[in-house]
Amino acid sequence: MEESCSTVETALEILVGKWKPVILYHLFTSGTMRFSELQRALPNITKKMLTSQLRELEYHDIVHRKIYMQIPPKVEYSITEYGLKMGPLLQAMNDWGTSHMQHLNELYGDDRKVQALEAIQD
Amino acid sequence: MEESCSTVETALEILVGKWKPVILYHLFTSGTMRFSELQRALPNITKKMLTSQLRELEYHDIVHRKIYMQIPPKVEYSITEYGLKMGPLLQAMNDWGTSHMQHLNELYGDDRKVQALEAIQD
DNA sequence: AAACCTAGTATCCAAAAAGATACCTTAAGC
DNA sequence: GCTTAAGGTATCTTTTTGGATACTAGGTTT
Repeated sequence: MEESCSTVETALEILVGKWKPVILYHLFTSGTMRFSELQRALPNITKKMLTSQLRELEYHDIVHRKIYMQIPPKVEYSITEYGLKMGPLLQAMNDWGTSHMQHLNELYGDDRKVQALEAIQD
Repeated sequence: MEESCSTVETALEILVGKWKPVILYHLFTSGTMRFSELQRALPNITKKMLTSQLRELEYHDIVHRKIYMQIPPKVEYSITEYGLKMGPLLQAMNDWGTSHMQHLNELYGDDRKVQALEAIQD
């Protein structure tokens, strides 16, 4: 009974961290990406953050890490077969998020958008 | 395009905070609850936390706050009509979370369960 | 008149998450 | 023999989150 919230928390656990949704987004849409490609795709992330987030996703078997033994190093990241199964959930969250932003706009006006745009100008 | 992750983040935003999933769980299953009932249901939460989490949910129009002007004060919390619409999403997250815990157990054994049980003994 | 009730605020402090910066490896290119 | 390359790690500082504690209001009970 009480479990119905702890399992929601399990789902959240793997999405939590400022960068995981973006990382997943890129891997889902681009397929396979090198570490440096991800870094370029997420201009403001530090290596430390990117590494730790990828390791957590790897632990959860969402992301696969393929190391090429060569120098300079080459490492490729991709969504695992198991990870692909969470696509629908991400889609559902995305859909809900989209309509919720709409709802907030109806409630409070479009000021939030303005704020978001301002935040981008840095 | 890049929005597909920021809207996932929007969905996360309202779930983030150690207590929001449990609060929602109780309000979804119990219907209407007073502040003090919620406090009893969540034995380890502080008033400050409970208040702030409820205010955030109220801001997002997920939770309704009904004040009775009487002394001692009485305030009832419930899920809004709009909030009910996120039931399916919560259910989807719950389902995914459940099967993911199963998956983790298959990968790493049931040690996590043991740890969780140990954590309860305090 | 003191104590209790509910639903909070206010203030301060600890812990966790995130960020900045510097450093490491080893082979190839100049 | 110095620099560059990629994919990191180590260390330190800042920011964000969460928690502990004390306090408030004003009518009711003892």
